[in-house]
Amino acid sequence: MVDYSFLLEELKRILKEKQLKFTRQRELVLKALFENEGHFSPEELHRLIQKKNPDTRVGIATIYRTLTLLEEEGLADSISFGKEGKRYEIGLKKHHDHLICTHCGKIIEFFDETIEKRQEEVARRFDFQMTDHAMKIIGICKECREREAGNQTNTQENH
Amino acid sequence: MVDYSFLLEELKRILKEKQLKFTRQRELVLKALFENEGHFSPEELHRLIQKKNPDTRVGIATIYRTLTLLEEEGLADSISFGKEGKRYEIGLKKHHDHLICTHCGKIIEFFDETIEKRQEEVARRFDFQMTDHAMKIIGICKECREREAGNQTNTQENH
DNA sequence: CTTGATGCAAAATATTTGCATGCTC
DNA sequence: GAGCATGCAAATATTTTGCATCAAG
Repeated sequence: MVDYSFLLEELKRILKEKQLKFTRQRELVLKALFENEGHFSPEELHRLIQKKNPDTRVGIATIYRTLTLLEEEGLADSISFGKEGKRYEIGLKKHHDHLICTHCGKIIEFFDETIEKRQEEVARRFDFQMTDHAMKIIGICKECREREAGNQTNTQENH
Repeated sequence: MVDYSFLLEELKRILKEKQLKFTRQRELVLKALFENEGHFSPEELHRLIQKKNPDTRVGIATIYRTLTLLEEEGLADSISFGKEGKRYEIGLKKHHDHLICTHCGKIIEFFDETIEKRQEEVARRFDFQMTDHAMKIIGICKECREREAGNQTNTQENH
């Protein structure tokens, strides 16, 4: 796992390179993504940051602007699923894909070498210059299946 | 490729099963998805349908409601990418994944047996009951790279 | 006829933008 | 000090909902 000081230096380097400014707000967004395990909506991140830093004013617009910036620079990644809008996580983690449970919303991360290799091959097959890729497996996690088997009533849904 | 009459029968069967009604609007949305190759936003589908059927009034709300229904029943699939919201295509096609060009927005479909197999394995590994899965390869297509190599000026973007 | 479906407009959300002011550099 | 970044509020964009009315079964 990448450590925070490295991420922070990366951010500073990128900002300098693009002649942008290093601000407390940009740092706070990066830190929030780093410190909180999970995948957050802009709203949720906003709340997290406000709660942890009642001293600093941070507008929701800045959250959006910063997340866009971080994603462009690879310091944040986003996924979206179903009704949910985009959710962000810290970038520069080892690449991985996601299992998403439709019952409890849990997101599990995984990595599979074979899939990675085949993706590169597919891109080559279409003469496509791959810059990124993402895979989602949608379904029902172990815990939800067990819980729902417990409740005799058939709460199974079909989507 | 599945033919339209089959899809229509499927829709009727599903509606009957759920005691819902077969309406002209629902048929029009299914037909629009079937007849138009591509991946459309609700707005775009609305426009397509209105243009082709000036006689029938179709509200945007019905488009949303119908797309949600069709997706739940597997008669439509959706993908989303970047700023774009959800885009829909007809369902019940042979399963496939997508290559998405960030320069021209083109979406290429592909299928890779090895990837499919590995996905099942990953789900098994996590004791996860997979109901669906999706893969996106993001990048720059051949045509865009060629076109942009032609324009001497470096129009390459980095996101 | 009964009940679900629709269009419309209003409401709820989500996201972006303009602008005066504040902070980095 | 110059210029980008920010907060705020207004503007957009997107999606959902309430309700009177319509139409399928």
